[in-house]
Amino acid sequence: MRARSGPTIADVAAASGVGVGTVSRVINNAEHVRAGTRLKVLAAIEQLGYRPSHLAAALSRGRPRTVAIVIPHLTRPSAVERLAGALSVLDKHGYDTVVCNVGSPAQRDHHLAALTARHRAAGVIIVSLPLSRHQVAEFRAAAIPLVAVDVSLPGLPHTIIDDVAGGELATRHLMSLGHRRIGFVGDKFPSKKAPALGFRSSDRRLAGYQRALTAAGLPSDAHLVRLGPHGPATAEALAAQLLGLPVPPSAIFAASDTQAMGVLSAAERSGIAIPGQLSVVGFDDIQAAELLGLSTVRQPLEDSGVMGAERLCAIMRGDEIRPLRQLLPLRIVHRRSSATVGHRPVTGATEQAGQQTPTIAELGGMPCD
Amino acid sequence: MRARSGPTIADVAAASGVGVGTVSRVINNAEHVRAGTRLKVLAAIEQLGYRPSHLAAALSRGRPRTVAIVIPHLTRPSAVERLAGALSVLDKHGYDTVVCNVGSPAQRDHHLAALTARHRAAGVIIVSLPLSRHQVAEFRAAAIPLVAVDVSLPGLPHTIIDDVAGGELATRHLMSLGHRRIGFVGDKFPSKKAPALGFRSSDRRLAGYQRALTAAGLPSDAHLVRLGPHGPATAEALAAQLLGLPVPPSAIFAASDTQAMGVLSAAERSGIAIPGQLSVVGFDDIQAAELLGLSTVRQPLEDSGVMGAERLCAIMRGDEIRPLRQLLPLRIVHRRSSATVGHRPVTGATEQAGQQTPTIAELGGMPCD
DNA sequence: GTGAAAGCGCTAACAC
DNA sequence: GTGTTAGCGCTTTCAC
Repeated sequence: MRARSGPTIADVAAASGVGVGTVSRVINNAEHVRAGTRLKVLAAIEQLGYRPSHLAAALSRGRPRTVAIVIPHLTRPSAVERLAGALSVLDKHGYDTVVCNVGSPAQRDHHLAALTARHRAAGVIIVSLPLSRHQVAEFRAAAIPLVAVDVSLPGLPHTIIDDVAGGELATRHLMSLGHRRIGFVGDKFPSKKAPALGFRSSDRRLAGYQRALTAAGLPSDAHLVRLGPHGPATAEALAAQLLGLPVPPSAIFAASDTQAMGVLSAAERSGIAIPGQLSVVGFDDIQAAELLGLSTVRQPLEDSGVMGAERLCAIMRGDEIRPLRQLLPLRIVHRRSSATVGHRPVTGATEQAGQQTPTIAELGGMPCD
Repeated sequence: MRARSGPTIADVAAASGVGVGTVSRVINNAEHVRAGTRLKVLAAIEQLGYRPSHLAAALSRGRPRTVAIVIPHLTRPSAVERLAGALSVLDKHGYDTVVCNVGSPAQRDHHLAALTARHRAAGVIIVSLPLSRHQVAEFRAAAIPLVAVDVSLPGLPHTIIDDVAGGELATRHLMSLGHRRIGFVGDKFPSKKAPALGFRSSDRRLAGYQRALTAAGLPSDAHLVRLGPHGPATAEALAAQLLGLPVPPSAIFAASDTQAMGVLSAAERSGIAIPGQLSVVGFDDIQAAELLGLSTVRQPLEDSGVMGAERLCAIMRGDEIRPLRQLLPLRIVHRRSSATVGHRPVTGATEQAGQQTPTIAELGGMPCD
């Protein structure tokens, strides 16, 4: 019917004088095969240059050795790190990983719908995206294991951090350095015109910021909170607003490192010294943070991918996941961008040394449910 | 035998009172189906909640609708941008994309070998990785379309840039600003202990740098060339060496933006003003470059992924690709990090305005073969 | 136009 | 232990 593209299991069977069943067993390292037989088969495989067909195996088995990872804004540093973490373990377990990058709700829904089709994926990792009850139900109906990373999915395994606590951590760090007037730069809930993917991290971090302020008896000045679409350019503009205030903040907490970079940039533009005149704290600890000497709340990005993937593998293996909620630890990494109010800069080797010993405050890490 | 997981084409056929062949035609939008019949079938599909099985279709067709992209160091900004570009077009064409991140030669060989197995991928995009003649032959033997991005693959379609010309571009830019003592920070050919993936970009950019220097009648001082393992930390150290020289360079060209960031960082540590005392030019124009005001040689990263993917799709569609070599354009983006020798800084709005009008020098863009 | 039937290459029962 | 066989769900001739 079609041109055959290579030797099949039948050819191997014929060549080695055994049945296809035996060849299959050898391929899959199943037991109940005599050593001699195995060798014969292996020789035939080698000689014929036989390569098993994933497709046929998967169809026959009823389930592909493929998992999908649905991840928004792939090019953001935090997303890639998560992806890389997941890929490394999926790889190790022999899964093919198809990556679905989503940049809009439409794209998200498209991918999600496609993934519940038959034989599409043996499991799915969903990153940062809140799913509707209906979407979750589709996966359940299709019996496709689903785990979430960086987003809470009730009833399903999810690996997350406590964003509120993170916001508190950052704010308390700043307050411990003597800052009393602390600005916040974060994401704004977008308009209907640009419907978003439902990220809540920034909001939660803001909540933590406010909580910490309140707990310390500090007023939370609405003027000090600036929100806008995610991205360094916006963050830069927002920070510029903050710095232009009659009484500007002495510190700014940005909801992400990317945004913190915008803040740094704004300060540089305005000739404001970091950390002399302004302390900045970010969130995530992406790779650029270290390079820029950015103080930040570190979350284990790569690990989140690793954990999510490992849990998915466990489920696909048939294991039960308990507890469903896995909380990853957060900690402050104190670098050059934050210092005590009115800090006088030190240059050269001294500062370098200082940077080598970041102050660290731990939090979380305890799984709970 | 196995628990059936949902309605099949046969169920749809039965429900709509037609044969499976007809259903198949409907699913694939094939012709020769009466409109009425089509509607009936569509109704049955809807009613049964039928989802076609990719696996079965692929097996039957002899070729999956899956392509693989093999890409080293996924977490590097340049790699992600390429990946994102490729994903967007593959997605649009309805392909699943499995991503193979490679961090070592062993991993590379592992993935490459796996991909030549039967029914594994309908096509492969290989990014930045030089392939051995043998590896290429394997793909050819397996009749798996292969295209390269950011690496030249003789006899196969490849989308690349002219790294030598890029190196020249950067160097000439610096020279045009009056710089005569220009340092270079790039990748060193790693030792056997840490066998690398064979990237040659840094070397070629260095060659361009030397060529430009020579063409301008400037001596190329070996002390001004510093090489080390890729990464900002190393670059920072190398730049520090350069800055510590008895007669330090007035400008540094880094083989990548990531390394340029290390250079910037080193300058900041040493209290050296950018661009007052030191001009810096990078390569790639990753997203962070704009934010940092880093002058750089821009290469179309995302586009390279787009182009590679489009060419792969074309081949899978049966088209011929001519010419094989596709050269993407390069251009200098002049930002704050480079200026004339002895430049006096301007602050505030003035500088902001200046940054809005980067000088641009074009090069390449013409396909050739 | 449409139906029937033969694969695609493999896994998994089941018999021996 | 090993061979045989019946699917897995679809595409694609080939008759009608």
